[in-house]
Amino acid sequence: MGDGDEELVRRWEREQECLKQRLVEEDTEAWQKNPNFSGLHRVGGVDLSFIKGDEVSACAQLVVLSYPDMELLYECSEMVTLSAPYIAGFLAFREAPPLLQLLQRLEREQPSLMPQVLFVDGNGLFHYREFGLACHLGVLSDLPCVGVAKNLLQVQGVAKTDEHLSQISALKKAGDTFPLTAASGRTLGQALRSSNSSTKPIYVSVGHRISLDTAVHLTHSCCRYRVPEPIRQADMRSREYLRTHFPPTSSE
DNA sequence: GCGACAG
DNA sequence: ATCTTGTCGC
Repeated sequence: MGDGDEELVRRWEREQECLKQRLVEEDTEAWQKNPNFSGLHRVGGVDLSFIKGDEVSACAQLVVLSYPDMELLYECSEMVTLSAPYIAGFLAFREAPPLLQLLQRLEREQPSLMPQVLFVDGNGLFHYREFGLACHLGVLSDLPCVGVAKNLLQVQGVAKTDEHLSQISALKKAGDTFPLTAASGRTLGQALRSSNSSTKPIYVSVGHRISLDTAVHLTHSCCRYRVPEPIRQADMRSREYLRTHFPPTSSE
């Protein structure tokens, strides 16, 4: 981040504070309260992939999978030009606009395939100001959203301490969790061992219109591998798109 | 100078 | 995010 962005950051902080008023941190859907999520048929995933030396071009991806079978129902890849830089804590201002575009396009062209919940690559409530990308996207789309981060964000007193490492060691099987507790005492998310074959947990937090407990159990039920299938598919397909449409060149 | 820094 | 292939193991 260069300097002279302090003005921008202050504006973005105000925007997060404003959008946060509309955040819903509880279950709002009937399927969320049912035993095995009966009534849930479509889960979505979004992601962006980049070309090595290019800061502004990206492939935005939306996939919709069937639940619980995780079969592909819809997919859309689109090249986009990002208008904001990446600044830690403000990922949404860079990535949310193109992802919202994809959702609007789906709503226009295939409304019956709109996902009932969206998995987002990044944090939700587990964030500097408790309003990460998954919350931002959730509020603006009004879709239930779950935030899933692959790396621990060290904020609000949560850190990679010896205690944290020992908690990770204590995750013995898929589905095991431990809470991510802020210095304030509030639980901002859960570390989840998502598969038996991976020791490294993923970090789940509330995005919008879903409780943390529901978010964690749903995430677990969507994991064939470490990363929940909707995000994994979005990631793989957006990279595949770049490979075929923008093959690496020797120059540059 | 060193470590952090979602993606 | 991206830079990067093969390799060891189940």
